[in-house]
Amino acid sequence: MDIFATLQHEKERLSQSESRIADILLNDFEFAVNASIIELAGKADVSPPTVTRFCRRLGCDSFSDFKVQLARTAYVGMRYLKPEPKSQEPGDVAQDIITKAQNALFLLHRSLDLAAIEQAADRLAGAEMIYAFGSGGNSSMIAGELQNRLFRLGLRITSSSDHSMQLMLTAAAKQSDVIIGSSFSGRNAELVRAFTLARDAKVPTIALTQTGSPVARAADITVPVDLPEGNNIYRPTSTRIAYVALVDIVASLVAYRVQPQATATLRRIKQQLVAHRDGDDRQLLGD
Amino acid sequence: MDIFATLQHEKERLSQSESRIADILLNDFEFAVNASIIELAGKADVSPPTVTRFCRRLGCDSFSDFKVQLARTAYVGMRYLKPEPKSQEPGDVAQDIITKAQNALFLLHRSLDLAAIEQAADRLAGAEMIYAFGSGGNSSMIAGELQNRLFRLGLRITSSSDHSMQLMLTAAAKQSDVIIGSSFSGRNAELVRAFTLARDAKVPTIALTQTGSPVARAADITVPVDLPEGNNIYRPTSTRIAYVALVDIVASLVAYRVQPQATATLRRIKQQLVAHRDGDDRQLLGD
DNA sequence: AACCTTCGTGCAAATTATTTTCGTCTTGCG
DNA sequence: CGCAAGACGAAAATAATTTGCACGAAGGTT
Repeated sequence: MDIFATLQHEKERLSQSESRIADILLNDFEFAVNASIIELAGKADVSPPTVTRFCRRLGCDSFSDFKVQLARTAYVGMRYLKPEPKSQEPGDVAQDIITKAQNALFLLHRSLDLAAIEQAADRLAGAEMIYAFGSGGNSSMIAGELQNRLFRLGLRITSSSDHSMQLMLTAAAKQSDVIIGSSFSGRNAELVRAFTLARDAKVPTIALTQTGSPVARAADITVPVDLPEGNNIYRPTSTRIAYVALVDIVASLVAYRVQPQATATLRRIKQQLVAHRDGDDRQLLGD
Repeated sequence: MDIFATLQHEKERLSQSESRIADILLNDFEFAVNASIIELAGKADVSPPTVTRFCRRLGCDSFSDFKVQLARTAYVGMRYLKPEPKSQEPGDVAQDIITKAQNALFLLHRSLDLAAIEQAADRLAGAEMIYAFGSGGNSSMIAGELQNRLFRLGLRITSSSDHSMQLMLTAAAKQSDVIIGSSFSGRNAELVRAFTLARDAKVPTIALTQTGSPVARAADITVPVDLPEGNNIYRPTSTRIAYVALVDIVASLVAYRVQPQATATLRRIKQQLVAHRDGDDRQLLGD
């Protein structure tokens, strides 16, 4: 639990003096993170003990613990509390996107359902064949990424972003297979249809999607991704970044489960690449 | 300049006692960031004054300034300096991947060539047709993402991960078109060939790749991405995350350049989606 | 209305942390 | 061998932080 989340949470219950301290944190973070308790107390027009009590209320052991927590979350957690930097300058745009992306990762990490991820990894590692579904640009990229990560581990996998194909593939799937589908909105009706069909046929399904959404309800295992969306329509959603990271996490866990097989497969892929390129074997597994 | 960079830089010049302090920072960061000067001194088996001197040497004003700097850079900058966190537990794997991803973003941001990005955005915004090339799984995903982002802005774009197609598309491209190619390693010989062909035909080219690589040399504009790679072969590269973010940045800048057109296109796409789904218009532009 | 109780607050003392000063010890060099 | 430079810690000095306590205001109770 980070400090700004706690602050948001406690905001109403703060006393007058404490609110003044909170204001300084929010408005002049740079000052707050560098100030001593005396300076901070002075600026907020309260006594040092009040600052200490404020820190305790926010769940910190002491003022210095508080400062550490503050400095630590600030880099990632801060800018959600501030309004958009409105500029269209490349530097600002870049900073905005990077920050949003880091934030998305931060929030993903915080809300990760590890148990569900483990279950999903178990299923994937044990599947005889995997079908990765996703549509609409974003999720189709994720389906492709699943394939891109998992075939390297020696697993059998195909991906599809084509609704009709998804239905046909589902109809052809066996109970020893797994279908994994991604939907950012959770409202991809065709994916729901495929999952429902799979359920009838007892083919296990995994969804990467929003909690409580139709897609989540239709799947056997849901790995939830619940992130707030930005509202600048020109700025592509940073949720994609979180999904990519989630795919990495799932793929890594699957890798550990199929380790010997994976090592061999990766070695063959690497040899193939090195032979094919210029022999520099520091290069990545796949360009 | 963050504190770990300074530490790397000064490492040789540190005295014995100071190295012991540095070791603690690197190995038991959690301890270091929470400890008082006395505790830290005790653990390093040195006296508190030595710790103070150590902090000063690293460019901090005082011990507490040092702690803030530490906490602040740590969240993102830390783990590249340490060997892999050994565990295969889901929690550790997740944390490792998230941290690496955030790190990749951090490093990307730090090394961004804004001038090159602007040039690239200008070219893309002015192109009559865009060809996005990339192969090998990772870069093909990026090429797909470029298409996914840019078509929404009303631009004409196609992507290809097929080397033969890339050559044919290049041969068919006009001088008013733009070819944009991604290569993580910079050693994709076929992409170099396509770029060379494009140069002969005076079709402008943009590369997202490593500085100084063959691909970079073959392109008119290079948007450099120079990131260290992790070495755990089971863990997919976080560089992908950085590339996705870079695509976002480029796409956002392009969006501002074609704004009226983009707004109209986005509105049409959104209408299409809302009509097609369940009418919840909070949903994303594309699932 | 008088009286509690609770809570927020600051003051001052106590505690704790940090920095400075100063002297010793080591090491490298002429 | 002697000297200078630097590293280091002990102890003193200083600064920061926390604790204990008392006061006063707000709100509730008799």
